[in-house]
Amino acid sequence: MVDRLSELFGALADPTRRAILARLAEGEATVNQLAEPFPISLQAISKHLKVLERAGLITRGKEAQWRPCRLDAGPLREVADWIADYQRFWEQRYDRLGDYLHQLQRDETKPEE
Amino acid sequence: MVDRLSELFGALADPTRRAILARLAEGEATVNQLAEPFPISLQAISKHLKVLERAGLITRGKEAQWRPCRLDAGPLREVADWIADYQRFWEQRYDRLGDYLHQLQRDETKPEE
DNA sequence: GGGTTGATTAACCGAATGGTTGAGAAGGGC
DNA sequence: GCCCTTCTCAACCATTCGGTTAATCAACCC
Repeated sequence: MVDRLSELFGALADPTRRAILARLAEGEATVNQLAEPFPISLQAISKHLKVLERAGLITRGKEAQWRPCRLDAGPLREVADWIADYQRFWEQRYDRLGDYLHQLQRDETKPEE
Repeated sequence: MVDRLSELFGALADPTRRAILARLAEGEATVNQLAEPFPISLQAISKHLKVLERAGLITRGKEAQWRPCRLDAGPLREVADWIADYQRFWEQRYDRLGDYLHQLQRDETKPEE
């Protein structure tokens, strides 16, 4: 996993990590809070967080013995940019792209896994 | 890699595979044509193609002894949908989303790795 | 049929992944 | 100081991944 985009796609290629991002979209959370919904060990979550951190998708603070995580969606823009190059291949008319995304935006769906 | 989205992200998490998609965005190609730019064996390319096919990102035909590959960007829409849920986190104003993507569209950049 | 070209399959290899358990660091609360 | 909580680090394990080489299949050409 040498390049930026591969690191990003790789970080997103795991349902647990995407679920963590979805949780963080609702606000900051500690490692224990993030781990709570999952049937795996805290240490495994810790590893997932390290992957997300390396990809720049989260940032971690330090508050007493807690390590609060925050979502950083910035890098997702790089992914969106890459995908945008292919939109004309799934949209019948190139200029319908805007409409499509405007509609998505109107739906105002909350991020979730 | 059990779920659809993980399969898609996983397929995209490799520079060789993304380069193959970029090449196919220019039109159909045989396995040998796809393999030509890369310093790796034909068999390795064959494996990458199988991954892309399982993810539904390419389809393969059969013409005499050639196995022409075609891009199928459809599944990328699922990825775009997932990402769209996070756009408000990197866009200052939610309703600027359309503008941003309209601009991308105006740039009309060709897909490339 | 025999040879060549295009592509896949199979077996193998080293490194990375996703998980585990166990130990330990760091920071309150008392 | 002592204990408890939170979290990370280290070692290990099984599986997957990305690559290799060798063998094989399938279709064409002569």
